Amino acid sequence: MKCGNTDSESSENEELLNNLLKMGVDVDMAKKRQPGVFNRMGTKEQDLKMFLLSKGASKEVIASIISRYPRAITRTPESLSERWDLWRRIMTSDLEIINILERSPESFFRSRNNLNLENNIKFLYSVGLTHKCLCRLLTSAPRTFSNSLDLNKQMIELLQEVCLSLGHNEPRDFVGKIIFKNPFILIQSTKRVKTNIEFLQSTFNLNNEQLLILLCGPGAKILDLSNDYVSRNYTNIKEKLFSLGCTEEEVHRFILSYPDVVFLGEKKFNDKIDCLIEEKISVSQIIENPRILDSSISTLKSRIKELVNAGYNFSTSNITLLSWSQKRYKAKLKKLNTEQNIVLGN
DNA sequence: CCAACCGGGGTCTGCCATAGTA
DNA sequence: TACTATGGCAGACCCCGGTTGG
Repeated sequence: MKCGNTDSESSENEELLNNLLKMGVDVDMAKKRQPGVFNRMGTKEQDLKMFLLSKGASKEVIASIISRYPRAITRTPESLSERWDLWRRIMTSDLEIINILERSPESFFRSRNNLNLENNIKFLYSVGLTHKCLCRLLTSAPRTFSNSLDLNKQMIELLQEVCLSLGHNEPRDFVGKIIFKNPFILIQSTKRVKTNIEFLQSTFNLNNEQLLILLCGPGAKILDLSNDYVSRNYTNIKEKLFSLGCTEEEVHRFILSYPDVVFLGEKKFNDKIDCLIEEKISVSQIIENPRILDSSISTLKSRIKELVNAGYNFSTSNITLLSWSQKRYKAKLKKLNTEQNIVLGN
């Protein structure tokens, strides 16, 4: 026991521990995460439990929430209720909110500043985002709403500046598009987003218009990646393709036609390429049909095997069916097998 | 009918560091 | 000075199908 604890303090703490254990909370985990909560007087675990039960959360979900974000039990019922109502301005049901809390308790409970939350909502509307977009933001990146208003402003301003500096004079449009494409952008640091934009700009020698299209289109998502990860993956892609005889220009064209490739970690990218090359698919076929890299390695492998069995020749036939949807692919495979049987006279 | 083109959907938390505060 | 509020970080794709053009 700590020095200086009075009897009432230690009994209070005892009561808290008992309450939490009764609720099924993983106390060890909780203590490890936020030890300070366990030294406090007047925690409100019962109120929190009643509150969440009234919103339709199960006991298990409540226990899991407290285990992962113990500070939740320091919030007052009034504050919780107010915060909930603000979230309900965006979401249409309590259940949707419960689902978010279950996924990410921290995003709801980390701040008790409801005025800031309200201001965030107003601000996001004021920059031209639609209700549907806010809904998407709260579902996908709930932390956005716990950011300080100032932090959100900084990111929006960055995006607006980028837009204007690229000669597009409708920043509302641009901001709406980029956030809709990438609802996670407001939970990234401006440093990260800025560095990634600069990376795209300097690496691919794009003109303003091309960069704008990339940023609010296929490239929007890669702004979230850590700067290190982007440059490591880019370097790896370049080196791997160089080793297979590609020119820098080809590599650039390839990445721009399929920016998602930057998501692939070094090993995964190399493994995918190797598994295609092993099957006598040429690099040029790969870079001309980048979407085949959408498929997982196991899908690629099983499809290649099935197609070879069906007499499919990759060096003379198209390879895009490697990334077709299951349904379309199966239909195609069935047809190929039937044709082969006819040829073989079966 | 067939495949190319293209966009969309899901998904992103849990931890650490630190300035601020009571 | 213990605790809180907040910022920032690492991490790491795959699949589906509507529309369009031949």
